[in-house]
Amino acid sequence: MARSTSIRDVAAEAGVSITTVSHALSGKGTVSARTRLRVEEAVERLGYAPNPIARAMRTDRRAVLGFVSEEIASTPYAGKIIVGAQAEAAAHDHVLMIVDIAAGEFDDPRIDALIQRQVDAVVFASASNRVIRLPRSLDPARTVLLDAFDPAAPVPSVVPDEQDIAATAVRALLEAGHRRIAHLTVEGAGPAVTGRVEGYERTLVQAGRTPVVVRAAGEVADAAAGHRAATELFGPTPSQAADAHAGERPTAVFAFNDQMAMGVYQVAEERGMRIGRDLSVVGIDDLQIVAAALRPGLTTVALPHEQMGRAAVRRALEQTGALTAPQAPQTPRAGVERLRGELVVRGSIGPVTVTRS
Amino acid sequence: MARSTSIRDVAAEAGVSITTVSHALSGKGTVSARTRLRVEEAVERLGYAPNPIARAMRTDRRAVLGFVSEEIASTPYAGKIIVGAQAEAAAHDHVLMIVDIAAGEFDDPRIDALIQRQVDAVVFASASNRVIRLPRSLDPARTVLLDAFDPAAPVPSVVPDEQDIAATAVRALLEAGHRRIAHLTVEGAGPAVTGRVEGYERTLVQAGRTPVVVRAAGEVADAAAGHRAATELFGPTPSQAADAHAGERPTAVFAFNDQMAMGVYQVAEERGMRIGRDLSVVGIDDLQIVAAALRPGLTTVALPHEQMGRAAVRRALEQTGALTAPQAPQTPRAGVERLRGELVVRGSIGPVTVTRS
DNA sequence: CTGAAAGCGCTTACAG
DNA sequence: CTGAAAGCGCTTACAG
Repeated sequence: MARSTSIRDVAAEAGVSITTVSHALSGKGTVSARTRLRVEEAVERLGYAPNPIARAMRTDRRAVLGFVSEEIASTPYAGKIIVGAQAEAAAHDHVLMIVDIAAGEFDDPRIDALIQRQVDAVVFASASNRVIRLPRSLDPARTVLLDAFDPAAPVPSVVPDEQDIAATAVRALLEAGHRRIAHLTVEGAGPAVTGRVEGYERTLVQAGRTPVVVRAAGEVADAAAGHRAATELFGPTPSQAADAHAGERPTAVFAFNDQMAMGVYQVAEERGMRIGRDLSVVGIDDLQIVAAALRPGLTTVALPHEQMGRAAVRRALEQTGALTAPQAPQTPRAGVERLRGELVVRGSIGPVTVTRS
Repeated sequence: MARSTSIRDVAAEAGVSITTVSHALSGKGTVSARTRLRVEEAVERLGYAPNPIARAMRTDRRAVLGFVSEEIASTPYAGKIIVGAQAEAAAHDHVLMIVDIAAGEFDDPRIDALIQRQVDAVVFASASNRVIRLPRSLDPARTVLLDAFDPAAPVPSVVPDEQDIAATAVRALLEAGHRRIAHLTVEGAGPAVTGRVEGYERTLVQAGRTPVVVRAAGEVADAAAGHRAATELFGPTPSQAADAHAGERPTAVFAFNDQMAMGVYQVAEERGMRIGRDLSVVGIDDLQIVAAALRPGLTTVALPHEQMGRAAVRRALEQTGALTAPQAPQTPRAGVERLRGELVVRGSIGPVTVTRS
């Protein structure tokens, strides 16, 4: 942070002009091997590093990406997304500038402040996969959406492949021998809820089974919602459910996410059903604090948060020209990139034990 | 992000020199009321905003603070800290530049990249309150530690007031009438573990009670640790504990954090103890995903994460001169600022029901 | 292969 | 009160 050496000092030290120093360092002009060596030695001796501000001033490139996150505080995965984004940016000599906005506050003036030539492009990260309208202040050609999609704007999106992720969860249950598999979710028509329901139904139908979807009232997919949905699924009272309907009730539950799965655990406990034995459960998210803490541990599909962060930054870098699009030259710049998840096996899926049907 | 209007355009529009525009806008020089008005009108018409890069170039101030976070991905509270830091920075027209480093990787080259005149000062946030050595690349006069303390460097620290926070938790139990209150924690000599034990012991002794501290093996304070500690506390087997020792066993438990409290819930369930009735529990953190999901909800002491973020940024701004220290002129610049927590009441504390002693 | 010069958009002595 | 000029540290045509 102290005033450091400038290109002028290096030039003097090496006995050349600043133009030559710049050429030698950037590799842009032509410089003789001898000269280049002397410049490099001078740089080394002086511990010189170019001033990014001055460079930005000249080139109009800041090597800074904006990262607008909605409700980062209440999003447990935000950390991983940021780590990924940040690592990918660093790999290309960029840094991230973060602005957190309240849910839905797309007109936050700080977004404008960010845009004000402070950043080369911005990644706009939604708190959960859903359809949004791009904030007015953001230029579609300089923005990528993360965990969000705007059908009305030509802007690239990076989202989880909800259908495939649901299919991965359901397959884990099918492969363990389960045939009666229910899906517990919430109300709402967002891509996450809808995509997972579709992935669940398709996979089950392909396996020749009948889907059973129970939606908890409300759109908040937390433990309480899981508790409500599971209570509805297993019928009015604990004892009745365990006895009368034992032969018909699902032997496995695919929960919308790990938090809802936690609610399923609670209902199971209330009714004396042992998870992994009397009832198998799979979630989505791999939310450590829940999935690893539950007893038995929750088998779940990890969402590719870190990769999502990386992918979004890569798209943003392509927009600024700092990174050229890979392989396919005609990759749709405004397309949707869907990322798959991975099954994390813990102890909540067991073989089918109650088989009376 | 498009090339916007410059001070030159404003000058032309207003019919004055760029010097006058600069003076009118910064309020530094003297400008007649009429001229100022014309400049302001021109600014308005053109939608002009000064280029921060050019300004930084001239003034050597970037209005950017670095935020180095350790393991932000695995720290559930990181989001709130960042929100606070970010909001405070924004209130003073600064933005945050975030770099996430792996646990203990203080020599990460990206820290240097950050320092390289990209930021005016940096907030270094540890993943948990502990004693560290300031990374070599950070200047103590331009750094503030968050959730960390370096006894060897003259650098300001912002940390939770562990003792007071523990006292708040214990008092909630005492006020509900509990007399036999155990503290469940882990091994380790960090400020969090030590401070909470001290706060617990002091408060209990003041109330004329005997402290009982159970330390789970290991230093990781998760649900499994809580399970181990609670198992140890309540004795070898479920039935024995419930029967034989009912009159001596603690009626309440103060857990090191919410995750350990979750382990206590699990043990209680295994032994048929109802939380809030047979056993009262209080945690620390107010980790939503756990505290609100548990049944009954966990009463806990919320750590002032957002305020910690704000306080740290305020100290950093004082270092850069962008903010002058409040009240006391001789506030120790390198002092430790301790922030208190707040009790969040849910349903895990009830009156004492078993009172045989 | 090398270097003098212009210029990015501001701020700040300094002169009028 | 107002403005011409220097300069922050680079990069990039352009000339030699």
